[in-house]
Amino acid sequence: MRTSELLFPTLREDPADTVVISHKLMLRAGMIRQLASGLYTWLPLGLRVLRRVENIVREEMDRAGAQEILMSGVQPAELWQESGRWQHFGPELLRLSDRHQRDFCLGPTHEEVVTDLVRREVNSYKQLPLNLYQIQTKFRDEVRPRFGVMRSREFIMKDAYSFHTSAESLVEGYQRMHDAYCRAFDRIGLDYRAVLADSGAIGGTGSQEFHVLADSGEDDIVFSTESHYAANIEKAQCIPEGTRAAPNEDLRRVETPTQKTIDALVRDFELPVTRTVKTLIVKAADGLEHAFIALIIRGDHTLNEVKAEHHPWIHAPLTFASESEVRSVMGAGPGSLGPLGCPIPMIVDHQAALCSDFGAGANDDGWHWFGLNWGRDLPEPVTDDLRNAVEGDLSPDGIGRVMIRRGIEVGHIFQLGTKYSEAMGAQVLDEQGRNVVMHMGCYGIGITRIVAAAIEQQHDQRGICWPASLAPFDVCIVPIGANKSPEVTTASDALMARLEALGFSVLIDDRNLGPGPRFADMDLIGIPVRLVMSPKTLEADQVEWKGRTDAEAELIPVDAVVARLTQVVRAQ
RNA sequence: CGGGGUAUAGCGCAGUCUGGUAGCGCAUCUGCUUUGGGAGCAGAGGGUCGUUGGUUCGAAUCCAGCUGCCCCGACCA
Repeated sequence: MRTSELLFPTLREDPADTVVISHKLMLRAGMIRQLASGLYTWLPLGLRVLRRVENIVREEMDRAGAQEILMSGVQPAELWQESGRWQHFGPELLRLSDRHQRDFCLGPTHEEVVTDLVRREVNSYKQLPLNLYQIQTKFRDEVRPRFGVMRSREFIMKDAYSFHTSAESLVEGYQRMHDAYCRAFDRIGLDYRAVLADSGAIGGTGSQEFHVLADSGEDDIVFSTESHYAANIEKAQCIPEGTRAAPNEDLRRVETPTQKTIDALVRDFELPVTRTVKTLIVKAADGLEHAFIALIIRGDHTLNEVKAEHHPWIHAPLTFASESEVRSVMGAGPGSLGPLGCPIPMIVDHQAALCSDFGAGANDDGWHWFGLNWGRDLPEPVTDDLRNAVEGDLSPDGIGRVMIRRGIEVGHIFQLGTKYSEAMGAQVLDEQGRNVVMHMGCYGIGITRIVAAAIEQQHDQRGICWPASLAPFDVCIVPIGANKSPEVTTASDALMARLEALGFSVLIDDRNLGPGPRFADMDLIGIPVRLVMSPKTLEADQVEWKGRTDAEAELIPVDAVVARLTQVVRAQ
């Protein structure tokens, strides 16, 4: 390919309104252009990268025995009503109607469609297990699209769905997908982690997310320093540490007219933050005696909403009481709440339950209790794991302590079980001729997001540094001094033809520009290898070789290029 | 959904406070020169100033509505 014929509008200046580096570089490199909030057009260079990601994923899915299909992006409402998700999905589901006023949605995922297909076409256990996948455009009307293609509304996803006669078979299929994901991410060259995840509203028994580690990630990943334990912070268990010290202080009521926050309390009363607790009021699950539940966590901890939501006493989705509700239930406003005299059921975080001689609101505006102790001033608490892990906590597997890093979720695998097959009547006959409900798994990879994630991980001041597996071209050729010496053009064209004949993808920068802007553009778009040909190098039958991340270029014989390039491209 | 910002040439911006009919850099086009890290000279093209309405002799500028886009928040006791 010749740059003189390629649409790649590079930008010299930083575009406005970009906050993450991948978004900025994708715009500058002419890979994408924004069409509307969360919607992008992929230009030739960007599309080449996207296709490479797709192809790696496709090869690994095929290798794992999955079969590619293609389902419609527009889906009839009836299927979603059958699974119950027409009601439960929020405004994220873009609904529309056709000319006959029939309801449809733009598919954010395809469980319903694939389950419908399989219940019609698969009738016997002999046809299982079966894994179907597609690489397709999805639409989710995100609350706030941002970060370019990292959180866009329209995006390309590889989604696979497996069907099994038993839970055991599902576990096998799930493990097979796990391994295929690892192979794909290894080949792409990402620094990633498979982490335990919350299986969320989808339910099911097992779920893992694959995260690319990057500071710009939107999720917190909890790791052990000593073991292989890794989990999404939503899921990471917190193991209480230490034992509760015996009471040492007398209970006392202290006037705190201006201390409405833990910070203020700690600052003004020289109370260690680990001897404070905060009290949060949330809506109780339907059908309980009380309308609200108090949650108590240590002052320096934060509530884990996913854990809280899973508690049988607590309403899902988690809903905080409004200020007026807090006031009417507790008799005091936020900032003065506490466990002593609390009129509603309390759930206390494990670690908060180990506090002694602690301070908390008195349920009376402007007053706190200090020197509180469980079992003395308060009943022994009902406890649960309610908080987010923090760095330095004991690792949940008991080995080492935890660190927390940011991650970009690029894959998610689920054991769905029978949620959809049950709701939609997807059954087969087993060996005994009995109807059995199929067990299902689903497995997603964010193709477009991987492109951004790879850039987040591999770039420098000059631009993108593509891994060889994703680069839009394997190599670029920059001829210099072609106007003076026609031989430069002849020789670089010949080299391009030779490399292309061997299957390499080659970009030749034949634009009538000085070397500066061409070098800068080739660096920006991140081609792994740059070959420079000039009258000087040709005289010695040489070419200048520079890897994208090499500090210096070096001269090598023209005849050595093929061998060296083969090494680089195959080394991925 | 709440709060904030912003909208002027392809891109990045100034001009708005103090109303008088639009400018800078890059990019683009033409010609000549120029080829080892974002070239030089000379010339040229390109904007109903997001949109609707209002105030005014006169609006990019003042006022109101609408829309787009961006940011922050939606863990607070």
